[in-house]
This record gives sequence, structure tokens and C-alpha cells, in this order.
Amino acid sequence: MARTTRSAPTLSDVARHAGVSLATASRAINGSETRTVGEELRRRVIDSAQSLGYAPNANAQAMARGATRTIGVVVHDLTDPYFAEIADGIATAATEHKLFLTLATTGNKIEALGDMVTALDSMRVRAIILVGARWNDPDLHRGLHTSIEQYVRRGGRVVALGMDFPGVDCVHIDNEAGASALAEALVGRGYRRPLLLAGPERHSTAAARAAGFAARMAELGHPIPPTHRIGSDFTRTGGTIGMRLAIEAGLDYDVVVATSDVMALGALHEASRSGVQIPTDVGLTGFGDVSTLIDVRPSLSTVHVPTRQLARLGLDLALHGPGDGTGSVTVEAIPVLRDSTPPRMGA
Amino acid sequence: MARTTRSAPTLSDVARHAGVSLATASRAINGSETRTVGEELRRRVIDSAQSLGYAPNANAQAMARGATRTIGVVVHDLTDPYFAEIADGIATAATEHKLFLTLATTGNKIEALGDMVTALDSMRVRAIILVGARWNDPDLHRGLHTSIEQYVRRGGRVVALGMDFPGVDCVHIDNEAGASALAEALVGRGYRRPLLLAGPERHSTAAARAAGFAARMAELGHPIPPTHRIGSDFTRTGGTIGMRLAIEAGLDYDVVVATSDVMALGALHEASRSGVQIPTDVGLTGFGDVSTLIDVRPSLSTVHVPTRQLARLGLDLALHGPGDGTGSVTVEAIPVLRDSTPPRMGA
DNA sequence: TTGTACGCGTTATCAA
DNA sequence: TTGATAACGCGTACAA
Repeated sequence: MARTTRSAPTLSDVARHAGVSLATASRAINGSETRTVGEELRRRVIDSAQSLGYAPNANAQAMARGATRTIGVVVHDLTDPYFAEIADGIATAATEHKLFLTLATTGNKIEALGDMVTALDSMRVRAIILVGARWNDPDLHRGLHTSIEQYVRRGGRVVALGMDFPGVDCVHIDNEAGASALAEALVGRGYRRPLLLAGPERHSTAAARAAGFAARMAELGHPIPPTHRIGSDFTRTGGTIGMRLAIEAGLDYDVVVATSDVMALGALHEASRSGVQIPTDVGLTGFGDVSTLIDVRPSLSTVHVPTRQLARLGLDLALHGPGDGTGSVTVEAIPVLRDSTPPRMGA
Repeated sequence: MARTTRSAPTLSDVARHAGVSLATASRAINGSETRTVGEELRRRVIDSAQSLGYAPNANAQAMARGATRTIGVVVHDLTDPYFAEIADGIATAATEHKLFLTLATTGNKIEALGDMVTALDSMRVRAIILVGARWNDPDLHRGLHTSIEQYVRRGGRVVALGMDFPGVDCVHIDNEAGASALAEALVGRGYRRPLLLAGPERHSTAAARAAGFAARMAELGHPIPPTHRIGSDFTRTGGTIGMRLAIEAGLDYDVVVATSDVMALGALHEASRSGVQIPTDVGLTGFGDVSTLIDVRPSLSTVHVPTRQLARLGLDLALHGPGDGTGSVTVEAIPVLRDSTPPRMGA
């Protein structure tokens, strides 16, 4: 029964099988704005397609129509729950729009970002969504800018999530305000001497969070001395290392403020390894509020970033935004205090 | 300077600009197996491409070549760290092969799986990797089978990761053996009366793990009574609910054995909420050993599943496997006991 | 409502 | 080594 054809049946095959013209078959199967097909023929065509096991060739359609139904997404690392949540959000939103996702991960090679954009450009994806942070390093993103520029010039749309990028629509996370609010909240609970695990200086997100926090602390009369501001990787290991440095240096602090949740986890790990009790001895906060960490004990105080909303806004912008950078929006980041930062007595 | 062309320059444009034929331009840029291009012209063409901002149209290439450089991946939910790890593994492996990934998530609608396969089929992806579990429900996968069959008939390759699927190459996880070994290890630490959070009966993975565990426990002289085997969703919430049921029923047990890590987390949450101390009162185990959970306290005893290897094998199989189901391989799942199951005294 | 014929951007076959 | 030219599978003006 089952034909063991090695190559796919085409629309012509279907048309022939149904005894209609190619055009009619096309209209019957994929519909048409202007034309309509008689019920009789329509059925015949659909039946033929069914029995031949016809599946339209999306590449051919893309050529003929001049547009694909896929959007490109570039994330750093799906292993990081923060990115995973966003990617998942975009994927779900895309499915609702009957769009598909081609996804690329940069991993360690941020400098490959430009090449990924170019590749997605080649695929003529409807839009490209860049997720992550920007490195304030001119060299690192040199290729990226020209890649984006070329893509945009042909009418491509680029959206950046959680990173500011001149000339493209961004969904900005208000990291400064969130960190600032966190500072207030912590002071409100009696914390005075934070240890800031600031992450890499050139990492735009980490920098914004660190800056927002430090600024507000200073305003509140508790400036953070340089000694209490440690730069390390924006990863769990970075948190571990930062914490270790602080402990080895014998610093004095009442709360560890990490610029990301996973960094906070690393710090938590190192603290418990070194006999520093959290939250008894010192408090701990993260940033991001990734849902996977809901089971960490003590429950982690952090700043909530609405990844779901971020993803949805991003896709909307990618589809309907102006595409020239004027469509940028900002989502709020709101502190949420949990058990890792219990109220402190005294001053 | 920058032309504000609205549509992309084509290879013809490049050829004209370089003063060569279309064929030569093609060979110069994308190379050719059989032909080679003179250095002089080659340079001219490449320069022209550069200055015009030419990016090859992958869709057109796919048509002409009859093959794409992308592979399709279908996962259930990127929010689940287990899937995220696998997806990330596939993505990195794909990048090494200069392949791209188009990714689809089924979310709640497992019945949509067939449609996703068909869609990926339309895109003429090189191969499709299905990640997840199979539901032993004939209706649920009805469409899926025919979708796969059609795709395979045209020469498409399908690989299943962590799920057995007749007729396609699988990377099988030896859940039974892993669960069996876990049973032994637990008994070795003095546990005798497990509470099995078995997950859904029809969920192939959950079922295999539950079966493997129960069988070995019985062999070791500690059969699990039906009362101590609770079926609930294969999610964190499922773990929470299962645990609650057990507590409400006032069951007696010395270790909670969940069929997945996230279920174990749910159970942990409910236990602490209800005043059941883990691991003091009872032990707890999961399954999967997802790396994100490294910071859960007490550290979770579980069964390690090598997701990285799973992903790599999967892609290899997708690219070079026989594609008829005879290429299936199995990866081991090995118990790793941590603090959530300390040795128990006495019987 | 249906059919004819051209174009989408590329690769590959065949001559030159 | 280079250049015409025919596919590849489909959408869609245009004509009937």
C-alpha cells in the first residue's frame, strides 16, 4: 500500500491527482485572499492531498510569498533558568500566533552573536529576538552591529529583551529602579552594611543593578565602600567565588546582595560551606525571581522580573513594533522579600 | 551612503556588480564540489557581496539543494530544567555541526505533537528530535504516528529522546535499571517502607521508574502495598498533591520516592509545610539529577540521567543513524545518594 | 470560478 | 575555468 517514494509529493502531484490546475490546488489548500474555490473541487483537492500525504514545502512558500512564518531567537544559555523561562514564554506566544521559532544559543562565545544574526538573516526569519545582556565592550559586539544593520535594511525587525541596543526596539527591564527599591526594602528591614556581588563591570544588566542599588544605599546614608563591592562572573560560580573572596577577606556585612539569582545561589552554597549561616548571620538577596528556585531554603529574597510579560511584549514588538527603536517599552522589576532577609534588630 | 533598499540584494545583483555570471558568483560564494573559481574573479565576487550587503537566501538554497541545514526539536516545556538541559545540549551540539534548530514546545497540548511534526516536515528540516515521554494513550498519539510516518517516507529522520517509539531510533534512558539500583541503595541505607509518588500510570517514563523501583523492592523483601503508591501529575504540583494525600491519609513510610526531581521538590515543599521533617523524619529521592537543583537543601538524592550525553547521542543518531529504529541506544541512569536520604538505624 | 504563465533566488547540468 | 539555462515548489497577476 504505502508508497515508498523517496521524495515528497508536490502540489503539482496533488493537482494532477485531483484533475485540477496547479493554481486551483494552491488556492484550495492554502487559501487565497482574493480567489475562492468551488466546494466540489475543493474537496477533491483536499482528498488528493490527504491520500498522497502531501505536505506543503515551506521553503518554496517562503520564496513565493517572500516571507517566512518563523522568528529567530538568540539566547545565551538555556541551562540558566532565567533564559529558559523567557525562551519558553516566547515559544508559547509564538505558537499562539502560528509562528515557529528557530533558536540559537551563544554559549560562551558572545562574539558569535553577529554570526547568528547573519544566519537567521539568511533564513529570512520574520524577526529576530535577542535575549540577554549587552557587554560594554566595543570589540565584542563589533560584528553584531553590522549584522543587525544589514538585516534591518532589508526590512528585518530586531527586538532586544533585557538589553539596550541603539536603533532597535527593546523591552527594557527597569533594573535600576528595582535595585533601588530593593535597597530601600532592605534598609527598611534593618540592613545597613551590604556586600555587593556586582558581577562584571561591563555587563550591562549587572552594572545597572549594582548601580541602582549602590546609588540608593548612598542616598539612604549607607554608602557602599569599594571593598564591599566585588566583581565576578554573572554565574553561579561567580557567586561562589565572590562570596569566598569576601569571607577570606574577613569583611563585615549584614546582607549579601547578588545581581542575579544564580549568583545568589552560588553565594549561598559557599556561605554554607564556610559555616556562614544564612539568614541567621547574614541576609541574602538575588535578582530575577526565577521560578525554578522556589524550593531553595531559606526562600530567596529577590527582585521579580516578569519574564512571561517580557516574552510576550517582545514578540508583540517583533511583529508589530515600529522596528526603529522608538517602540521600546520598559517592564518593572519589583522587590519581593522572603526568608533570606528577615528583619534585623537594632541599627 | 547606506542604501535604503527595501528588499535584499540577490546573487544576481552580486554577479552583475562583479561583472560575472550568476553561476560563477554562486560558486565563488557558496563553493561547489566539482567546480572551482579563479582567484581573481573569486575576490571580485566576494568584494561585491560584501559591499552590497549580500546574505544568501537560505530558503532558495534549500529549494535548489533539496535540503536544509536545520533540525527540528520538540520538547514539552522549557521551564522544566530537565527539558531545558536537553534542549541546551542539542543546541550546542547543533552549533558545532553548523546546524540550526527550530524548536517547538507542546506545553499542555500533547495532542498537538503530531501537528508540530507536520509543521517541521513542511519546513523540510533535516531531522526531528522528539524529547520527552510517551503517553500510553492510543488517542493522544494517533495523529503523531501518521505524521511521523509521512515524514519518514520522504526520507526524514526522526529520533526520540527518553521515549520509546516503534520504528524510530531512540536514545533510551534505562529508567528501570536506575530505579532498581536506587531501591537497592535505599535498602542499603536502611530504608524499608517507601512511599512511591509514581506519577501518571500512562506516562511511560514515570511508569518505567515506578515499576523498576517497585519490582526491586519486592525482590528485596519489601513489597510496596497499593496504599503506598500514589499516582499524580508528573510535575511539581503533582508532587505536592501526592505528598499531601499521603500525609492526610496518615500513612507510615520512611522515605518518599518521587519519579522525577521536580515532583520531589513539590513533595519537599508540602512536607515542610505540614511539619514533616526531611530528612529527619523521612527520606526523599527524585529522579533525573537536574543541575539546577544543586542548591536545594537537603541536597537531593536522585538518579542521575546524563542529559548532555543524551542530547549528543540524539543529534548523532538524527544525523547518521539508520533511521528505522534499529539504531536505538540506551544510556544508563545511576543513583546518587545525598543528604536527603541519610543512613537509617535499625530495621 | 478556473486555468496559464511568470517569478521568487539558488544550485546543478551541460556546453563552451 | 566560465557561462547559459533548466530545474526546485509554490503564489499570484492576468486572462478566460
